[in-house]
Amino acid sequence: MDETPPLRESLIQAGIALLAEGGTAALTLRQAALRAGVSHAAPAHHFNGLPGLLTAIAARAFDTFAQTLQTARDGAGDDPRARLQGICQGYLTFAATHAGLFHLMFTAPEVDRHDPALAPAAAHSYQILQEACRPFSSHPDGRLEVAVWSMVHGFAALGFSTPTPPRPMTEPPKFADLLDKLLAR
Amino acid sequence: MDETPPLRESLIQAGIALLAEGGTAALTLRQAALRAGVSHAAPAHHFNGLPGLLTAIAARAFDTFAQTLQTARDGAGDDPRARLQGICQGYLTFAATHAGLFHLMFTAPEVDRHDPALAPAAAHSYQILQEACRPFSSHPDGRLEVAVWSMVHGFAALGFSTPTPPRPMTEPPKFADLLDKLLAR
DNA sequence: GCAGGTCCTTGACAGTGTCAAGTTGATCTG
DNA sequence: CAGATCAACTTGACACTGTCAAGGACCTGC
Repeated sequence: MDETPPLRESLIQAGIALLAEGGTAALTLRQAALRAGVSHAAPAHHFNGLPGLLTAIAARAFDTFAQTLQTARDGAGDDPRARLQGICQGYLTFAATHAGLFHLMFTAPEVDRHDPALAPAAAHSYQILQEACRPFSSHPDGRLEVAVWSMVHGFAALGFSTPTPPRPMTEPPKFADLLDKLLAR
Repeated sequence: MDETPPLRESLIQAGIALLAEGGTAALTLRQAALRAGVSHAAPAHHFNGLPGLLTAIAARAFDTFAQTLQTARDGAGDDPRARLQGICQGYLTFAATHAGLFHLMFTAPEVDRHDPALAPAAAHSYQILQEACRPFSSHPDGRLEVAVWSMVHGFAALGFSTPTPPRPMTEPPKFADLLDKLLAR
């Protein structure tokens, strides 16, 4: 049926490994091909150039991202607020643990965000957060979801959740306290 | 006194132009040198390689960013809430208008964020937002500032303020409404 | 006049993405 | 079963990138 070619899968895995080890700069087509044990031009037959590989990796990352969010949510119990807190914590943990993938998913300019494999995966991630926001939402235009999503994403992107702080403060506040301000009332 | 060499300035300007025209991929040392009318290796004498040029451009961008925030704040009148709204609007406008610079400033991995020219400029931008949050802050740990900063940054980074939406919704809410939720009570 | 140093050029190198052409091997066709 | 077809992959080349070493031009101070 939808059997993915083994080399395509190997290249994606090699790319993820390269990204985790050496960051964005280390993720090249030729290195991925070398790791997969094929010639330097082989990836062109499975991806549309380097942007294609990056897009495929980002799509894969969105899948595991969605799983991370779900796991964090389900492990947080039954209280709606705890579930939303869990999702946000999963969001921040993923961003800190997989910084390379996180950068690829959201901000790398080479990734085609309209790719038919990536867009649904990204939408699914959003849907998980959206559902968890519903018990607290008072307006129908989704402003609370956007507020929560923006805040947790900005918190992660600005590095407030990472241990190495390039920031003008000693100790950043906990995200949970920030979220409480949004959910109050 | 601190006269910057003219070529260094020309290279920065060339880099900014390249970034605005062709995005991150178009910003190369050799193209910047070509625009400045010098040989391809000349930039190495003014910047520590490509990361050095990118860092210098990011530092310059933070300066104009801070000016943008101040201008937006001062044009919003005397009401503290309007001033904070103005700053956030300036933040979003800058991100949408100078997408390349915005990406460089906050998320490009080549930029050295501990650079002695960049770090103060970035801290100054934060200080402007911090001051505007003070009238609303109830906790001393700066959690409101971080909440506002995270939310406006995430809102911009996720593209809610740009006209081309790769998002699973028809019309995103206004950021002003999101901010009201944070400032309420 | 001339040593020293800054600024820049020239030339080279390894590495990158991408394309064209050729090879191989399996699968389908008559 | 022989031959055509076609996708997967290799080989080789090209332009482009950042970086480095060596050298040249030009000014400054002595």
